[in-house]
Amino acid sequence: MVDANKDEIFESLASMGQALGNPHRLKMVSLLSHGEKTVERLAGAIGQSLAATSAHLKVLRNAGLVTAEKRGRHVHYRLAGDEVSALWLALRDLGERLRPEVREAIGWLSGDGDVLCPLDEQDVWEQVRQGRGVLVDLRPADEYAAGHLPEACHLPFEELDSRARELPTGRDLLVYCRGPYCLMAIEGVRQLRTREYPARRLRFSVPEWKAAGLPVVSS
Amino acid sequence: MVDANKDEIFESLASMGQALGNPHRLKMVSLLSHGEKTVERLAGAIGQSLAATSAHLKVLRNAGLVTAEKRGRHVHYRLAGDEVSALWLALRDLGERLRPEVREAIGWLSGDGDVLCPLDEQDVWEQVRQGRGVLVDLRPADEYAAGHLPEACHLPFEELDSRARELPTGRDLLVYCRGPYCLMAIEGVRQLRTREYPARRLRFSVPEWKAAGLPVVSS
DNA sequence: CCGTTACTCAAACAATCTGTTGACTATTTT
DNA sequence: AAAATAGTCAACAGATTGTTTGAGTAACGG
Repeated sequence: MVDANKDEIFESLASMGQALGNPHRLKMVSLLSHGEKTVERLAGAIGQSLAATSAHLKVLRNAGLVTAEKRGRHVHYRLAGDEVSALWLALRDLGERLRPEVREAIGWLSGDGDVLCPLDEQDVWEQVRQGRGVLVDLRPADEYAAGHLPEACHLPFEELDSRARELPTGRDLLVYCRGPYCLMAIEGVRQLRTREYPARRLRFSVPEWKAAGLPVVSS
Repeated sequence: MVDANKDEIFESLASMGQALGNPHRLKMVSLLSHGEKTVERLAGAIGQSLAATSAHLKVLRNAGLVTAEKRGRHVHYRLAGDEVSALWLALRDLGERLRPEVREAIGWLSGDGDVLCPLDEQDVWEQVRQGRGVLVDLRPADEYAAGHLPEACHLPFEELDSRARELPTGRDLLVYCRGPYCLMAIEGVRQLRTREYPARRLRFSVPEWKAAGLPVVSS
C-alpha cells in the first residue's frame, strides 16, 4: 500500500513534535539556540541529573533536532540547524499569541523593576548602524563567542558588579541576554539602573535576530 | 519564586508541542488547515473511532491549537489561527529537511506516474496573472469554498471521471489538492495525463500559498 | 414524544514516558 | 597502572497516553 508511506511521514513528523513536547527538552533547545553545550552544562541548566538529561538528549537526537560530537571526554550537543531554532521560536510565538497563561506568566516575570525596550529587530539594527545606543550582551563568554549582535559589548552577568564601569557612557544601553524570558536580562537591567545607567532590556536575543535575517558576528 | 513562572511558560509551550506529537493529531491539523471540519469527518479521514477522535481533539483544544463550535447537532472544529497552520508547515518542512526517511517516503509516494511541477508559489502566481497555465483544485467542495487559489477551476477528485471534459483546453493544467503528500493529487494528475491533458502536479496547496503571503479567494 | 444522530465522558487496560539508581565505557589525569 | 571525569545504558517504579467499550446528552426528525 502507498498509504503506508504516508502514515510513515506523519509518524516521523510526530516524533519531532513529541520531542518538543517536554518542558525540559524545550528549555534545552532554547539553550542550544545560543550555541553548543555539553551534557553536563545542560543538566545544570535544566536542573536534572546527568542520566535524565542524557535520556532527553537521546530523544532530541532520534528526532533529528540535535547532533552530538565527542571531543575529549565531553560530548557537545548542538542544534541540527538554524531551522530548528526557527521552529522553537515559532512555537514560542504561537504560545504567546494563543495561550493567556503564557502572556500572564511573562507579565509576572517582568514584575516592576523591568524596563523593556519596545523596539523590534529592524529598529534596533537602525539604531546600531547610526551609532545611537550601545548593545550589551550579558550571556556567558562561549555564547557571546558563538554569535552576538554586531558591535555588542560583552559584559557577562556574573561580572556585572565588577566590570560595569567599563561600559561606554553617554549613550542608551540596549541590554539583551537569552531572550524574552531570561531572568538575567531583567535582573541585569535592574542592577544597571540602580547605578544610574540608562539601560533598557531588549525583548529578543541572537536567535530572533538571526531569524529576522540580520547579520550575526561570531568571534 | 519568579522561576516558577518561567517553568510554567515552558510547561505550557510543551503542551503545545505534545499536541503535535501524535500522527493522528498532526493529520487532523493538516486537514483543518484546509477549512473547518466536523468530528465525524475527521474521524473518517484519520481512520479512527469517533470517541478516539474526540479525545484527540480535546488534546488539541486544551493546547489552544483548535477551537470548537456547535452548530445544529454537529461540532465544527477549526484551527485557532493561521499561525497554527504556519507552525504545522514549519514542522513539516523541517522534517523534510532533516529526516531522510521522510524524503524517502515522499519519493515512494510519488512513484513513477507522478509529474511534479517544480515552480514555487511566486512563480505560479506570475503564471496565473499572465494567463499562462490554468489552476485546477481537486479538493472537496467545502474546502474549495473555504479558500482556493485565485482563478482556480474546481474539479473535485470524485467527479474527475465525469467532468474532466469541462476543463479548459490549450493551456497547461497546474493541479493541486491538499499538499505535497496528497495521494489524490498524484492520482488525479495520472488520470488526466492518460486522457492526454497536459497536467502537472503542484507541490503546494492553499495553506502554503497563504503562508507565502499570496491572496486566497474564498467563496 | 420517541428514536436517531453526533458527539462527549468515564472506566479500564496496554503501551509509552520520566526520573532514579547502579553498572559500564571511554578518555584523561596522576 | 590506578583514579577520576563525562557520559551512556539497563532496569525499575510511577505517571501519562491512546484506544475501546458502554453510558450519557444535546439537537433534530418524524
